[in-house]
Amino acid sequence: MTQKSQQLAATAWARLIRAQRTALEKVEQDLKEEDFPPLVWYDVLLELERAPEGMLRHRALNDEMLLPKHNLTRLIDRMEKQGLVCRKSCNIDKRGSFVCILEKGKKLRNKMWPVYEKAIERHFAGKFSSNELNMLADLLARL
Amino acid sequence: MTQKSQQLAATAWARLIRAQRTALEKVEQDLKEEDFPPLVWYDVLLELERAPEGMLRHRALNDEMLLPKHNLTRLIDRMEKQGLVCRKSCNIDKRGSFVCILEKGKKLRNKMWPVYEKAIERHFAGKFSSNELNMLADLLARL
DNA sequence: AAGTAATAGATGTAATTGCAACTAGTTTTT
DNA sequence: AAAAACTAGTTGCAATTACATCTATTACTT
Repeated sequence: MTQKSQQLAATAWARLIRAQRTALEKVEQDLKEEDFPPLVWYDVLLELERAPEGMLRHRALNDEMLLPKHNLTRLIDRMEKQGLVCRKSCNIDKRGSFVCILEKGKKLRNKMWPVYEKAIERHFAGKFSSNELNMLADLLARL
Repeated sequence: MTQKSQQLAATAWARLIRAQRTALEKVEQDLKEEDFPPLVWYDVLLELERAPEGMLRHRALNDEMLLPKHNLTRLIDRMEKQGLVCRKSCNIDKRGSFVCILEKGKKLRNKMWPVYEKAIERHFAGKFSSNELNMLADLLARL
């Protein structure tokens, strides 16, 4: 590890942290301005919608989202309270439970998407050529 | 905006969010395992140490760190309580205040750095060639 | 110079997150 | 088959963060 490569590593690292934080903040801001809930909510809804029958084990959802489990419990609590998702008990494993997306949840996700998409374009993708986006995606995939 | 480029944008975006979150979490974990405070503390200390005379206006520090201001107030409260930094009133602008790094703060930063450096290498930089790191840094600089 | 607007930073309070412990159920070991 | 170890998900409580508001001071306007 030379002095120089060490320097390079630190710079790239700082950029990564900073770039993501900045872009994410702006995107979240755009969503908030339209009175939409935060991005994690969108992520949950998306994962559920993609899953067969619109439902996933709490655990499986947890693995997709990068959240500590207790944290997800409460996120689902809130979303359930809003009527976006619901829990179903699991017959196979009585400890566990499923989380299912409801109509209202699907509708919300659909309304959020165009805003989200535009925000991604504006604050992130728009700043790169498609070549660069590909490169970036490939590089980041290693982490 | 074609369907395909839209898809690409979404993928790259997801990777950015995910990659940063994953890597950051691991690095924070490494620090925590050595009983060090979270990364923001390090950042504050570093900014202060770099600043002339080891002090910065609250505002200036705030601009460097990407934090809401009320949030920084409390972060400094905590760090002050640990004797790492202190506040000094500002003569030029009596509303404002300076934040200064103390000996203990410098020492802490010095002890943290090797651990932090190793963690960056392990969870981030080590996964790329130096060419790639350069590319990544350049690309991310646009955000 | 008086009045209004803007800025620096702090504070009260609510929402969210993190951590440890807990309950209930399942799997493994002996 | 009983005991021990493990897993799924929840809950209590403390720490942190967000949001709105407040105070003191400075800058702008007329």
